[in-house]
Order: sequence, then structure tokens, then C-alpha cells
Amino acid sequence: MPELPEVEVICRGLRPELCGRRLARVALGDKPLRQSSSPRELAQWLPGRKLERLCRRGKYLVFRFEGHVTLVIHLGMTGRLWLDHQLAPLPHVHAVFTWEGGLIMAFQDVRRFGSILIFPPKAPVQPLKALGREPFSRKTTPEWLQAQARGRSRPIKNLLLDGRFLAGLGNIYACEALWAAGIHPATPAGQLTLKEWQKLLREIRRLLRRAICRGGTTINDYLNSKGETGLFQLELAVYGREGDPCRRCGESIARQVQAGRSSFFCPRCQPRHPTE
DNA sequence: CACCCCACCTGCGTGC
DNA sequence: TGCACGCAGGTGGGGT
Repeated sequence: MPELPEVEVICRGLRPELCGRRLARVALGDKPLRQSSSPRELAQWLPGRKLERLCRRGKYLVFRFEGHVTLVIHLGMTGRLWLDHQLAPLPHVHAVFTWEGGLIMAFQDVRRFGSILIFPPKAPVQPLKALGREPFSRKTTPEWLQAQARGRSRPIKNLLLDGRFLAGLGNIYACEALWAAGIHPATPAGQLTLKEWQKLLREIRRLLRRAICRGGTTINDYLNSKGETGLFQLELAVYGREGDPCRRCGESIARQVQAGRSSFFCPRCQPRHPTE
């Protein structure tokens, strides 16, 4: 669910409330998350520390505390982070962070695919080390992307979903970006021309910026840190629109499964074997 | 190494 | 109404 824009919106909502504030305590629920530090580790490193910086990396939220302690939270498919001054009796709350002044951050996650990980000073922040480049980084250029894809036979859609290559894109925005760039999702990544990479990177950035402005995409579960939905679902061109008319040419949107995930595309606007 | 599949979970919509 | 099935925004371990 939460891809780069949704995580960015949550990050921007949390930052002004939490930066400079001290964390009082953390409580974990009984049911395990897919990946989580133990209650003991969290209790050892977090209580009493002031949050110095909060940022997003890919789909991860990175909380930097004083003393070089790092808390990493991933929301998986259905994770949410709420801020409130009291703990509402919500189902599926698996962690509660209480900050000084009584501010409460609840981690709610129906499917429990999320993760909460603590990294002591000097410990390598494992999940971030494996991440690829940020779409908005100046180091991410069409030339770099093409060089990374050189010789690769895997479909461009699958490569876009690979966080070790480009961080933050998920199924929705990968489909939308390929539609915007007019590239068939099954095109072997190594076959994209430099022109196509230029177009694709431009569209990825435009799409992500716009989605962030709209507060993200809410299909079923996504809510920001205040409990509000996003609006970008109203502007989706292909995702979830199988059989509906293409917003550009009217052709019926197609769906095809790639690497176990649905790809939505317009067969006319995104022809096979683009140029080449 | 490159790539794919599947498990990890719960809930919801659809069709019988 | 009830049930069985397919599907869902992510990740990473293991197999080919």
C-alpha cells in the first residue's frame, strides 16, 4: 500500500510534531510483525532519547535519535502511523510509542507485513544499505538507469519494482509511470533506449511529485498520520482499471500478471517493442 | 549472478 | 445466507 508518496506524506505529517521531542516509552503487542526488534531492545535504546531527524528512504521511515540510535519503520501493505493525544481503541494496533507531553504514535497494521527495527550506534542500518537510488536524487540520471539495466532481460516493470535498483516505487506507481511514458511493462529492461529512460524518469518524477501533492493514493487502507485519505486514486490512469477505457486513447485497459503482480497497461499507448 | 516463486497475514468482493 | 476462492499497495529467502 504505502509507496514512496504515501510514506513521504506520513513523514511530512509526523516531522513537525515529533522532531525535537523525547520518546518516553514503547509498547509492543503480542502478535509478531514480519520483522521486529524485541521489546527488550526497543526498551534498551529508545526511552528518554530526543528525536533529532526524521526522513524517508525508499518506503522506509527513518527516525534518527540523539546518540546515533536509529529506528526504522516500514509499513508493509497495510501499515499506518497515527498521531493522537490519547490511544483510541483501534483493532490491529501492534506498537504504541508514547512521547513526552503525552503525544501518542500508534502503529496499526492489519496484515502485519510491516517492520519496526532498532539500530544501536555504529550498527549498520541493514535495510537501508541494500536500497537503490532515490528517484529524486541528482545522481539518478537516465544514463545511470540505462547503464544499470544494460544486459538485463527482465521486464522493465519488474526492474522498477526492485528496490535495490530504484527505491520507493511500488506496483501502483510503476504501472502509472510506464503508461505515462508509453512503455509496455514487459519490455526487456536492457532494450530501453536512452530517450525512453529520459522520458520514463521524467514521468516517474512528475507522477511522484503530483501524488505527494494530492496526499497519496488511498485504495483501501492508506491514511496519513492524521487519519485522512489521499486523493491521487482519482487520477490513476491504469492501476485497477482493467477493462475501462484508456484516458488517452479510449482503448480498453489490460491486465497481465508479471512476477506474481498485476500489471495494468494500455495495449495501444504502450505497444510491445517500443522503438528499437 | 539474474530472475522467479512463494510465504508471510487478514479482510473483502464475487460467484456459486 | 454461507462458503470457497481470488485478490490486495511489500519484502526477502530459497530454488532454478
